Amino acid sequence: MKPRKNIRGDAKERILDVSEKLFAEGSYASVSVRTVTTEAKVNLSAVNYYFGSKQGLFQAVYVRRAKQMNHERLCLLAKAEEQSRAEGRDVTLKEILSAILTPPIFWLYDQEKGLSGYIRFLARAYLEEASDMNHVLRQEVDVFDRFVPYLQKINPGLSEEDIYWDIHFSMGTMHHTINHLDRISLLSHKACKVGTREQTRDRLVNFCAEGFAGQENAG
Amino acid sequence: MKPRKNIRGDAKERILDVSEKLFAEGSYASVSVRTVTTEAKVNLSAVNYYFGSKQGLFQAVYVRRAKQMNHERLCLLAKAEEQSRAEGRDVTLKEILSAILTPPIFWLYDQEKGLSGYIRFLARAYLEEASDMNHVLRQEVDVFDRFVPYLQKINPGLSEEDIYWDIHFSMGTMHHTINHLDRISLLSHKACKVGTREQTRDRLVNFCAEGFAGQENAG
DNA sequence: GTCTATATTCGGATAGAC
DNA sequence: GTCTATCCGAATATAGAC
Repeated sequence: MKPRKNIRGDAKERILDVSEKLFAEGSYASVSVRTVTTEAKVNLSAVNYYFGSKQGLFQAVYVRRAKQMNHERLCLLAKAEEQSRAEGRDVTLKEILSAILTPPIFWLYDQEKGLSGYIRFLARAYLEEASDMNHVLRQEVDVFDRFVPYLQKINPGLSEEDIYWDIHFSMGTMHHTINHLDRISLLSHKACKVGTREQTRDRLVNFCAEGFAGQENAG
Repeated sequence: MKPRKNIRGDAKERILDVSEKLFAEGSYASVSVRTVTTEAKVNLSAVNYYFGSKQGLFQAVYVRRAKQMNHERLCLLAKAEEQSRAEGRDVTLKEILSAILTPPIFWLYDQEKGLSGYIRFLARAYLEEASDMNHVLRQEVDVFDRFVPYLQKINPGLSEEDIYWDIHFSMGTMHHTINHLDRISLLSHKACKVGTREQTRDRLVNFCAEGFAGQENAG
């Protein structure tokens, strides 16, 4: 049915794989279609054939895995809710933050399925005003609305504004980690070791969980 | 002595002003020398004449204000130390974090001296592997070594690694705020108001100050 | 669906007059 | 120091053969 010229997946998927990697490493404008097609071992015109344009390719890289990460987040939230109910207690702040932060951090460590490339691509896409990524942003961010009620229940002293600021700061720690994990050893004079994905996630969750309490004490 | 063709500063400064703004808004590759020179109302070849190349221009934008921000940080640190000594107490965690975070946040709000453009330029430069900005990063980050001893004294339970991770996370909250302050209202469904520079700074400092305690409680 | 060839625009950099 | 003119490479995109 589908034509297969190459054992390693068809051309379209190969283009997406390579683009994901290259867009993760450099900005939209710095990555040329020629580099993509050369590295993917397809013809130059293949990008236009499959995706219409360079922007179409960029969007397609996003769309391919767009739903999965937020799905994983909501699954973790459901699990935490289930477990807390079984133990007759409320969901904890760290469980909520862990549901939000675990998927991107675990993806960052993935070496097989290309998820590492995608999460770095996504962090960069937040800064690209080319390529109509604003409505994409919207979709990514809306998922947080699902977590806000839990956060409000856990800490009733926080206003809705407080909570969104805290989410904003938490996203900042996560994005910065995604963008600079490979340099963190260097920048800290080798004081920081890049540990397992669980260790990195735990550091992140611990930092953000305490931060959420900080706004309450503020004037 | 110096030739002045235009009342609004000489050509070289005008090029730097425009470049700072454009590099703040888009990636290195997405900004063309032609756009710069057109907007700066200078001849196309002026960039090569003054800065040798596009990369030279990029570096020059950085160098122009490179020392000033870290100078301001160290001044704030000195002031905090002086005041705490006068009051017979130790320097507080929030004073240290405020010394680190106040300059970039206040610059972000600046509308007159182009400091807002520079700080956004700098946040972007962290993600550009073009333009040999790695040694530049080094210089920016080394200033934090001056703050580490204070942080260790304030919280002896933290290892050097803990502290550098906390600084890393704090930088993340700051960079994210620099990159997205103008969108924060939109992304929070208008729950978040962009307040004064002091309010933003205080939210940031409060969040990070609590986060520093988080690592201690971790396993 | 994949290839070659090419149209067309844009980018960085330079030469040389003034 | 500033200008015009231009070189040359690289980029996106498309036309059309197979």
